[in-house]
Amino acid sequence: MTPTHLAPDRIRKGERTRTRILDAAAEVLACKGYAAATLTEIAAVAKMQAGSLYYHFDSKDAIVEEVLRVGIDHARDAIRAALHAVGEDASGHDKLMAAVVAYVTAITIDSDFTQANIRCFEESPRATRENLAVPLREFANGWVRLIESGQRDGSLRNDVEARVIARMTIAAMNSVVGWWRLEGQLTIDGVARMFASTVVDGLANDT
Amino acid sequence: MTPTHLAPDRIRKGERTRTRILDAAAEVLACKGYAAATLTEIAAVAKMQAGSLYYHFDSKDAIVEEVLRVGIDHARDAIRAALHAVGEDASGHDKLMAAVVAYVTAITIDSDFTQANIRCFEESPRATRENLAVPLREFANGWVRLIESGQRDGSLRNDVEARVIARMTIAAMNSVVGWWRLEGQLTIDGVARMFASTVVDGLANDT
DNA sequence: GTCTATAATTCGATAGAC
DNA sequence: GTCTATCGAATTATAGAC
Repeated sequence: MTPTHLAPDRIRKGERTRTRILDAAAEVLACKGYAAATLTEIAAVAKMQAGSLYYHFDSKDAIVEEVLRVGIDHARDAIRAALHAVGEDASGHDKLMAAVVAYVTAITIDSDFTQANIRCFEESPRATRENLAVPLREFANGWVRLIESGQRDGSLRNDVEARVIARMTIAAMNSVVGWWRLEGQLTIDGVARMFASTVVDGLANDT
Repeated sequence: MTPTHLAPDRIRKGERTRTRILDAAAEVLACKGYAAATLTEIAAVAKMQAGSLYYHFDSKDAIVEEVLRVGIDHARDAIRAALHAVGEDASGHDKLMAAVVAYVTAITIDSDFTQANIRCFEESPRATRENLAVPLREFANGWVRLIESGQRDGSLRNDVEARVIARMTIAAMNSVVGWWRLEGQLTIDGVARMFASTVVDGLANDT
């Protein structure tokens, strides 16, 4: 349904406005949360009036859903790239390490989209959560498979359930956004490596 | 400022109603979040009309703040009791284990107050968060001290920052409420022990 | 495509009867 | 102490001019 009869720059103009709205929405959602993010403020950041948003989107929830969906996609892309870089033959241990560093880096340095997803998903309407259930489930399943592959090749212990470890690892990583700047004197790479090292190698002292 | 000139049963009546409102608010807040929790619904659960709430509280935020404060207190009490049970002379390793099991157990099977605190704190107004800053900071500091004591007595490794591990441990534990029922076939005690074992002993396979 | 103006709800909060 | 009734503010969404 691409309007090929229109001039190319006219197509780009419409797309650019749409992108500007999504960028603005991501920024406000990441900062204020779902309920406190008003269309008036989103429009202001996008340098528009609130009513104008409805030419590009059907509703507030349509905007929110697309922002969260992009956020999930960005995170998955970052992890995919890191796993590709570390190679297919790496151990599950090394793959998990690489994925943790990549994801923590992505959600702290990257766009507002991933942060909007982390902050707003639980608060968003039931319909929105249901529409995003598939990509979010695949995101979680990716971590489970990563841990299971390590359990199969013997680089990770197999007496704990991968599902449980995955859930808690995701929650711990997502929380980093909320405090790493406040704790002071912490680099994001340092936090990511400290975290990966603790989950993977544990907190106990072997000596 | 206790109204000692009133009959005892009259005092209890007022207190009971107040408690009923807080119980109702905790239930709705834990289930719906801050913004979606309306005074109409809280009042309905408490078997009242919305306007009647204002005889007992000054505002919605006053109700929310007290619910969250009670939630923090409940959690701290549960941890204190567990640490007392394990004894003053236990290693930092054993104390951390006991605290994790106690806290995860408390937030999953205890009252709605702790769950309301976990779910609504970030979403609540700035003034509410500031009013709760002290008890929440002490809650976090308790975990930091627990980990540091293990680092001092040699039962926990000391090449990672206790602040960082504490933050991530808290986030991971808080997340349990949101998924442990959905994952199926999991007992809360099993989750708590699996989690404590992973954080403390790590995911790596030593063999 | 964007604006202004406003309709339609919803919700927190208040007032006054009982 | 609780109820009913209602105010006032905020917000999503729509209508129509330009």
